[in-house]
Amino acid sequence: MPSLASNHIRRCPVAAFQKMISGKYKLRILWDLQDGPQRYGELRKSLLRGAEGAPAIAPRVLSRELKALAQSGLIARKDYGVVPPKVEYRLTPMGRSFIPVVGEIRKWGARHLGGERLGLAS
Amino acid sequence: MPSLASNHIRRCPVAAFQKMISGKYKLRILWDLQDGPQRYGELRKSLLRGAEGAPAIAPRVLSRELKALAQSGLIARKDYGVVPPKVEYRLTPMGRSFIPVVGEIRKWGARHLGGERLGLAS
DNA sequence: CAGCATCCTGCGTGATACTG
DNA sequence: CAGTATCACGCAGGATGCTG
Repeated sequence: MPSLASNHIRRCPVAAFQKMISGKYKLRILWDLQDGPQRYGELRKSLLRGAEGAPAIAPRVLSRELKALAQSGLIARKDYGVVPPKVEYRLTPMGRSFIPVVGEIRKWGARHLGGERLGLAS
Repeated sequence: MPSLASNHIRRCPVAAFQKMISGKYKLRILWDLQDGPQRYGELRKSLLRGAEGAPAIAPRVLSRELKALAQSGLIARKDYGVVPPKVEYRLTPMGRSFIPVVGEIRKWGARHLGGERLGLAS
């Protein structure tokens, strides 16, 4: 059961939603994970697609986004405990149930915000 | 045609979406407007529902949210030019097309975030 | 009534360097 | 490889008072 703080926020779905997906990368991370688990470094690279010149995401930032998503119960972290380190992130059932919502968002955005090509960029 | 800055963001629907609905109240405002136009003061009061003890939204903040939504093309401002002032905010067609998406968000949130009672609180 | 002007605070984001 | 530590900064959000 995800901990979403303050009692009154649990009464307000959209507020809770906004808190949960606040941050520039959370939605993109979820979307990228729908095709299967990915490692930290893979996600890091994925998040550059769609913005060529953009500088890489700061490790600190990605780290926090992932932790937040995990604590929300949307993704799970699996540490293989080997060296060199190998860690995978995957969608939880709850996270997977959220994908269609992101899909709706993307479809709407593509239709009304000029983002053609639903294929690749997140 | 809404202006959503920087070319690369127009390529990324979810990024554009997040930018568009960033801010604590934008989604709630849109949701509240689906039943018809509302005046500034009415919105102000609406935004308190679901959080009793909460202090009122700062006028400065509400003002900015409304301006941003208007510039995104989701809502329209109608000034009646009378005194005392009367201003109404209503959904544009684009804004109305967005309501179902918010609906999906609320449904998901209600199901997975413990926010029962889809009736009133936004 | 519908805001604007001003000040203040915390946090989200980024850049860089370092580690087990 | 998968992060943590540290520093820096802009901006969202709140509080208060004033105005046409």
